[in-house]
Amino acid sequence: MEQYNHQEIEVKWQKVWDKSDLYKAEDFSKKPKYYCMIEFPYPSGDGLHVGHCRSYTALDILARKKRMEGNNVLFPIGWDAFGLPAENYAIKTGQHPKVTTEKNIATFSRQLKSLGYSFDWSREINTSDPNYYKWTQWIFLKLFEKNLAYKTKMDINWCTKCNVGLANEEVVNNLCERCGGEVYHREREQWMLKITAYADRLLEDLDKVNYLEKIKKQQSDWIGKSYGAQVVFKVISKSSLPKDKDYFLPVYTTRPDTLFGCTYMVVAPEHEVIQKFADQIDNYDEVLDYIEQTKKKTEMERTNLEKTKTGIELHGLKASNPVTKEEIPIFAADYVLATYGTGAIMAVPAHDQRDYDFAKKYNLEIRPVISPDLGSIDADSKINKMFSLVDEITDKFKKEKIKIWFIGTFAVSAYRQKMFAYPADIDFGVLEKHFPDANKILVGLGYKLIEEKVNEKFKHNVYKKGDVIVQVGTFDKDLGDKELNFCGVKYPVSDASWLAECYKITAPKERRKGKNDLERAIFLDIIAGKIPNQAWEGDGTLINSDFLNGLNVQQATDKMIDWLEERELGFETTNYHLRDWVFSRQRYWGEPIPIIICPECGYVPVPEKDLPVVLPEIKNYLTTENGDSPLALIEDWVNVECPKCGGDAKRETDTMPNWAGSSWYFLRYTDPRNNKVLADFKKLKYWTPVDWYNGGMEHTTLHLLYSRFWHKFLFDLGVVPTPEPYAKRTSHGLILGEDGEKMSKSRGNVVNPDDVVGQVGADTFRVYEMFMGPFDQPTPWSTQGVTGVRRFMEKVWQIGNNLDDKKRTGNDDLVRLLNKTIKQVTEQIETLDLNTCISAMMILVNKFQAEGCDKKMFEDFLKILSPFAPHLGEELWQKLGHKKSIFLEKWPAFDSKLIKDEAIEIPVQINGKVRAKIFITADESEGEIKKKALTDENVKKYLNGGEAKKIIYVKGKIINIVI
RNA sequence: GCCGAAGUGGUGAAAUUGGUAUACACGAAGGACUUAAAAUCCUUUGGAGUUAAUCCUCCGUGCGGGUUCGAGUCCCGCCUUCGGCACCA
Repeated sequence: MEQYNHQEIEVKWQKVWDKSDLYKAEDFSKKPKYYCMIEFPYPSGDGLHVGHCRSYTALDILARKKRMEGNNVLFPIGWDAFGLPAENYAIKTGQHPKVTTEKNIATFSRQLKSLGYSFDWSREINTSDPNYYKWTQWIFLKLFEKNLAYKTKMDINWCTKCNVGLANEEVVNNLCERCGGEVYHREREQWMLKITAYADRLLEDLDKVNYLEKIKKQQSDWIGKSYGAQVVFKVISKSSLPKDKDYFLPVYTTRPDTLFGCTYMVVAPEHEVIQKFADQIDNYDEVLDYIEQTKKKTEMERTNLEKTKTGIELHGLKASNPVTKEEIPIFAADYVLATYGTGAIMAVPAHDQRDYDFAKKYNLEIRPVISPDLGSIDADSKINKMFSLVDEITDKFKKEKIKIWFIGTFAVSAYRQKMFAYPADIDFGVLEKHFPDANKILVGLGYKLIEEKVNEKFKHNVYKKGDVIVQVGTFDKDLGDKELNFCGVKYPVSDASWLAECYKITAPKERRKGKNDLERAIFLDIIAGKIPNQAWEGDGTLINSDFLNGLNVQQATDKMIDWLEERELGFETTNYHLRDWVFSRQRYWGEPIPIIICPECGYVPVPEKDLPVVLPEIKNYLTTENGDSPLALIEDWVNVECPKCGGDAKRETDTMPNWAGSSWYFLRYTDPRNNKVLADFKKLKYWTPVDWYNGGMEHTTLHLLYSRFWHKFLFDLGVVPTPEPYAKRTSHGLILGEDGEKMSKSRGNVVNPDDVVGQVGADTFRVYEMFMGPFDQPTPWSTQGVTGVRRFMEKVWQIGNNLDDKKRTGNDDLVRLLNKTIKQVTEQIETLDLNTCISAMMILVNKFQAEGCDKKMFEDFLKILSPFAPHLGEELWQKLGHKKSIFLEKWPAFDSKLIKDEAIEIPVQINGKVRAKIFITADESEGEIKKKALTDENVKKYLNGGEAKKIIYVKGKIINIVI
């Protein structure tokens, strides 16, 4: 018996494929085009990661299937070759990043080829190749030309020891990861790209693409569009400025309706107002101290909702609330970020939790201006349930002629919700009208106004001894077993516990935890006339707000904006969470930014004919003392003539971030060797958009957004034919180590693809990675799991080598199963449900093994298996006597007539529990089937002579008898 | 903290999207083959109870509630884990 020698087979076919044109994409072919793409790898020194293979294998399967289905497939590969690790390695060892990168690419290429991926290697690209980054630089110049690239001061993490800007990732506990030096925030001139100019289109065009819903959600959350208003507050200082020099502090707010509740202002510590009024601020030194402290905090620390807020009042400065004309204090506090909105906020502590926390701490006025509507809590189905419970109790005690009183503010609110608004127009007449049955009146406990009104209107009918009082939704647990003091009379509280248990409102423990309970509690606080111990951020009716009183939030917002616009004190606007893209790096290993800085002409673009600006060779990779990129030290490179005036000028020494090259690489694949344009328009028109793009979930915000931005920009220039780069985007889950943790060298749980390929072969490795779990979920590696797949491969090998045509003929069940399997695999490759595809094929192979299998059937099976296990497929195909590659075969069709089983077994449930099973055929009517179910022996047993109340039949699935 | 996703046997997981929970695979136990081992093949394998029985009963998809004839799937609340958070890629 011939052994399955994976090594021999795999090397053999890899050589054949390498020499063939099997996987070459053909420009302008008449076949339908299909462009599928994986995220090109960063060629790190660690070599290929098993996680890369998850994505590559899945799309390789797709690409192979699409080819067999008659498509002209483009499945390209390239290298995202610029990056920090290569540079850090160079700093450590002196090895040029170019050298290490080349070495790494060689390793990656060998590894990828050893896995049998059907990439079109003739289109290989490399972002660090001058012929490639020439076009990255060209795109930057176009952005500059269209005023979408600008230089400005930006806050960065600064390592005091290496004199270098750091990524957040490189900062560990405020220390530099590399040298342990102290890190603080400092400002530096940086090139920026105005991605915010495209925010709306990036958001709206999500409707045009087929991304996973969660990916769309992440994109739109990241863009974070909000609607609100900009409002200006006049700053008042001790020595008032001359009238025409008044300083107005603009704020952005999503809640202009709450302006009457604004009792102070907060500016970010970085805000210009502090410098501007330095001599007017009495405690300026303390303020400076505070600013120093914030420089050590990360943004996440600053905005953490759970942490105590810090801040400092700017003594000597006040602001004027534009509607109340009150003078309110101004604070500097780090929970306000300079980068969001205008870097200053109007604080409304009653209706914003952060403002509320801050106001509590600094003892500032909390002025409620919104009275919560019951609307915000009425949506809850629990309330309806409560109504019916109230009815139930009423009925129960009515029979016993006991009076029952429902009390509690929540009871009132729940009943009142559809009747009238609170608090101005409580009208117990309405109550009486709606509930003529006086013993069912709900009484608000703890709210004086209600108590008084009740006393007045119902004094003829207060509680008497023996009445039952049900406390509905109390938030005071203690009431449960105490006497109730109501209107000066003490009453026993009974039978409250079980209802209260379901509907009690507990005092909020923490904000955001148990939102519904919290909303009720706040609501109750407010109607109880107390200042709530939380901010109310929901809807409601305006109070304490002059001309807005009585309006709802939306009406008040509109009216306030009109009011502000009339007086030129503000205007309606939108704001984005998205910020402009910091595009500068003071590093060596990146694309030089093609700008010349001329003392006369300013920033002058390098003329297009001089592109690319080639990254010069250097020996020292460290930044300069003042933090410039090491390029600044190459004098004969830096010093140039100004292209505009011919005078002495210097090159920009900043380089581009790694994101630059990866923002447009999919375009270059269509025309990788073009020297005239980044890609020929006709080729782009033929190939783009990318039909299917798969990559890691970790790239679904930044990389995806950046490349969509560049693509839209290029579309506006007329360089690309489509507004969106990727028609479809999916993401794969992380492969974790065998211990369930993320793979890392330090944990020692890294699995090297080379080892696996050596031991069990590329085909087993590929199939295992697809079999291990759902494609989009993280899954731990399992060496034992690999064994099972290897056994499957060997089974296929044995069957393929021992086909006996005479042994079996026309087994209908097996033919049906084969057809079913073909259908499932055909459909599920398209949805990347590859784990279940494989299990379906395993079931088929198990049947083949048990019942034998003829050549025709096996060949069909081999065709659907071969995208998963290409080497094995090709080898067995050849052994069956075929001369041409299996990948030139047509994808097998399935016969839909052969999918359906002749007799179906369906379960019979009684009250939702499976009690019997009956066989039905497709042409039986519902009546016949029901009859069949009712006459089943087991069913009869359960019916016990009784009648079925209801019979539910779901066609071809289940029958449920209710008795 | 904010945004996103997930939680099912001893393990990786499946469940036609509201219709037989645990397919497929691993592991484990027992058996066959073998001088023996490996490999391979066969049987059993969620838990508890019960039985002459492989009959039968109950429980069971992170936790607590709800909707429904019927919930792993839908709704409300909670807990835990993972991904992203702008200079890692």
